Amino acid sequence: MSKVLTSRSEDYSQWYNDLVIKGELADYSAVRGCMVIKPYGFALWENMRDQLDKMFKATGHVNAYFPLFVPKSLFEAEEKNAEGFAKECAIVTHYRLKADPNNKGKLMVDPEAKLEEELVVRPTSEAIIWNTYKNWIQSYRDLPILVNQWANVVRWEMRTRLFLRTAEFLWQEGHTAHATKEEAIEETTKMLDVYAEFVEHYMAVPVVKGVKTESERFAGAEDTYCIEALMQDGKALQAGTSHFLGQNFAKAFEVQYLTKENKQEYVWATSWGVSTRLIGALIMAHSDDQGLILPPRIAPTQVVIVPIYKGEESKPVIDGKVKEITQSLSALGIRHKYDNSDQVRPGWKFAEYELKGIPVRIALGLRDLENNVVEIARRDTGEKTTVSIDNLANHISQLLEEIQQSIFEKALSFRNNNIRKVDTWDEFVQTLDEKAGFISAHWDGTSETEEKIKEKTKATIRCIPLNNTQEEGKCILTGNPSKQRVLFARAY
RNA sequence: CGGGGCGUAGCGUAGCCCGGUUAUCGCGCCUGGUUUGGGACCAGGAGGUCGCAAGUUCGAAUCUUGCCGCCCCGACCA
Repeated sequence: MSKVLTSRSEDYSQWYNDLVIKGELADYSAVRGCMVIKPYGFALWENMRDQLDKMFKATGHVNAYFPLFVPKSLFEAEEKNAEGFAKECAIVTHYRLKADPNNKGKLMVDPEAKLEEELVVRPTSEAIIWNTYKNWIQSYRDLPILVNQWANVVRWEMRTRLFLRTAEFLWQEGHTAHATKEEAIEETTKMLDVYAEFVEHYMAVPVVKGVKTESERFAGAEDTYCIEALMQDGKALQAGTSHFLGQNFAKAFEVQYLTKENKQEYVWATSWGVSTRLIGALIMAHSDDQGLILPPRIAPTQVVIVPIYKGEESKPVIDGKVKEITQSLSALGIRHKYDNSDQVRPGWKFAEYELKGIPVRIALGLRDLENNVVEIARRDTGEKTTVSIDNLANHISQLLEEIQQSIFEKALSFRNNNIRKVDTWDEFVQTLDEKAGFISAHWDGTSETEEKIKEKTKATIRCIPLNNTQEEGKCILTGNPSKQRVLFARAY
């Protein structure tokens, strides 16, 4: 069988879909906008999830789980949050089906089973969680609360794309409660740093840390911090957000605590999340026309071994040698797979594992064994080398590190080469159309201007980078004075 | 919701304009054999509500009407 991928230059969107489907990460499902995450895709998510979970725990957080359903009255308590999500909510109105008298063998919603109060399927959990925190918090001694949950959420998006925007998606959402504003802000930026560290160090995707403008802010937040990544087609992707929620939810849900001085104060809040969308970022940041390229630190399989048999009698010889190799790989904790399936030939396996993005392939036949060597192929560069079997595991271990670095460096230089400083409107429009990427430009700071730029060019302000250089300039659209450049891009 | 495209075997498709025996081809699948250093070959075989419904007709994958679903582009969004 040949699995031909659409090339990036031919049709970028189709290339992306082909990678997801033919790389067996996910499938379309019978439910509009919802996907099936297949075992290979889920193994990738598990590696990402497990690493993030470790990092959350290392920063003092614990996991909990809250209900999928949010009573409408709770959902609407924080007005801005409710308003922001209202347009994309799935709502449960009934709790029973019955046989349809007019349509044999079919079921209908039982009109007598209408719920007293509708339940919103969570698009995010602030409401149900803050309603709960109300019961957990009385005193400053109860603070901080540092809770994370791994969950699914539903947002009824008009247009969906595999991993990037599905109606149901998996994510984690951290929800913390603090005694002071300073502590909450510190938490917000700390978790942003955790995200940036994870995405860069493990996913090998460089990010820009920044703050969202008012119009791009999370509904109900005082400030939204974000990490923004650049995809190979020059479009930006929001890879994670961390929100400083101020006292908005505490006030909406009447969550107060007693200070040491016996005074009632509202609690300060944060929330932060990353989702399965990260998998989309990973795919679009690194992969090529041959398939996925996965960074070793999160690849489900880091090394695949393909035997080249020559006649029946070669099988036990090669299998025996491979057993030694796999033992030495296991000893170093390297995730590996030996594919000695007789169903397909080596060439087929080579192509298949390239499509799957396995970082390193080892091939060996009798010819190699005579010389005590194997052939090693790197997925990221396609480079093949012949190396000695002695000390192979150590060599592989180093190679995996090198690949991890190399993938990151490549993405980093692509990203850096695609941040362009622009000072005039004409140049801005031209750059967007010809080169895409991030554009660093002056903006007068108003939502009106931001909106006009979006209308005219489809470019949005991705973020105001943290620790941004302050410099005098003129807004590219209005010419009004500006104190700093912000990052624009067309985005997913 | 607007614009475009598509729905025929597990997947990809021909046939449709111009209605006519048994619906085309490739991949995959099953059986047997030969193979294995970049997506093997030979022989035999199985597999179909032609998206759904109604209509026109002696006869519908093909014509008409309605409906449903999916993908892409846009508005919306992590």
